[in-house]
Amino acid sequence: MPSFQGPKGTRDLYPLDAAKRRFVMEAWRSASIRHGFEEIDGPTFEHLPLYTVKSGEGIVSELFSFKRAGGEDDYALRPEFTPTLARMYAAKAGSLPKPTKWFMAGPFFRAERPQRGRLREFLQWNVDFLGLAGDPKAPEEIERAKAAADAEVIATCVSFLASLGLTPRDVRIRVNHRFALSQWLESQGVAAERQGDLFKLLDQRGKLPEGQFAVGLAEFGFSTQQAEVFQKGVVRITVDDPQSAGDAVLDLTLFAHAVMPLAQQFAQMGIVDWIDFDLTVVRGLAYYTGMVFEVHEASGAERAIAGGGRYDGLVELFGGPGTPAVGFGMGDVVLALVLQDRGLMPEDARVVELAGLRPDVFVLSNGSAEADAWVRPLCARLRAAGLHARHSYKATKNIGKLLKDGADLRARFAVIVESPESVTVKDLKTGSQSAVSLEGLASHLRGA
RNA sequence: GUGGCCAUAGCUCAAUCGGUUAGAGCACCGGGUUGUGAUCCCGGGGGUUGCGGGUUCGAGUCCCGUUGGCCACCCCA
Repeated sequence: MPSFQGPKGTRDLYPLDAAKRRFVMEAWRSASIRHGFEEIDGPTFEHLPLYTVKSGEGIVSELFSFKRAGGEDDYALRPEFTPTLARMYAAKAGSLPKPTKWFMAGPFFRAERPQRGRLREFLQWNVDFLGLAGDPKAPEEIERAKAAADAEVIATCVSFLASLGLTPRDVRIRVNHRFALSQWLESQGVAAERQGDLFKLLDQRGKLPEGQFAVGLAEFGFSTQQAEVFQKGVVRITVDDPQSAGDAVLDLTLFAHAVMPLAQQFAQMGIVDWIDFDLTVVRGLAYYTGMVFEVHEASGAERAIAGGGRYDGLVELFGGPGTPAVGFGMGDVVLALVLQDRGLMPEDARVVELAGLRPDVFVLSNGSAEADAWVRPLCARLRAAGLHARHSYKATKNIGKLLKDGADLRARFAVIVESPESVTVKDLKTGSQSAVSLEGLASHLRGA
């Protein structure tokens, strides 16, 4: 046992782990890029006040914060990206296009007690859509543009999930709308100042003991039957017929009308199969101003895979111009649990391939002294020609063992050196082999 | 921050009621069967039983602390 253990809640990534991380990062990147988002990044630590501005002093206990030895300034490792994003956007807002579509993926740090699906250092993918297309003025146009941006962001998320082989049967996008919910609650007699407490209650659904949820709702004037509708959560909204939304005991028509632009956008993007409208998704953050959503494993077994929503006031909070914005973050920890559970995390051999780690050629000697001396120079030549060439570091002259080494590395070809003039190329997939001249070796390996 | 369970080789595990030198498989390294990919045979390196204290003639085993892991609560940006 080593004398040192890694810090709590961190992970050591050995080659296959690193390959898997790369696989996830690449899937995040390519989904973002094909949806037209541009990659950015910021510092992994910021001035501490950047985080307390948005979340209050209470956040500090959840952060890794520090002062430089002898220094005065407080810093904190980034626990999320949104403040950095808002800061970066605010700094150049005047020269940025409308809309600005940015994404990033990188490490984040939170000083929380680790548990299932949560570590102290993790990767997070952030996708944000700032500003609106077409500089709309009329309220209906603004709403439509917001709904379009909301749907575009969610569609990017769906596109990623699908690219890994997940389906609407595996994961659900639970969508709600803070503003529409507020309006509707008001119509049900829940005054605005009481809604914060109700949101908290809705958020706790599922964690509360049997019956407690209904008891809590009763305090807001909802009947037992109505509580059952909340318990189920999901609201069906048919695009052509808003009146269809709701239930005999809970008239959600007003809510459905408010959410209709979103539902239409989801239909246009072809992602309705993934979406559930869910009254109980409120998200803890006070700064969400419109659509909010979470991605969950379909049975609800794990904590949220991703979460986000619209935060139209945030850029302004960080000193920029008032800018409508919508975005989400997705961590790698819960995602990995879900992928593993569904058998969708690539096998070791496959991840080596997906991460682009397969050697083109594995060079070995037939055992003669002359051939032994040529293995390394030949590798050097092949590498100079741009090929991924490897050789064994073992002392054995057993060709069978050496070939197994090459096969274990998933090399495409083995080259058996007989002499400086003569080599045999073996295709490790088909098993066929042939003599190839030294001059043509590199192009043979590249082309074949 | 609170609580429960756990910690033996790189991995999976074993070691009677507290009793002698802590074992096995796999993996890794080497040798052989004298040139072809999950063969077979032989050999090897690896451990202060997470760490620190205590009880005892004697501790992997019991007690306390500590670090880390898992799980739940709090929180979840």
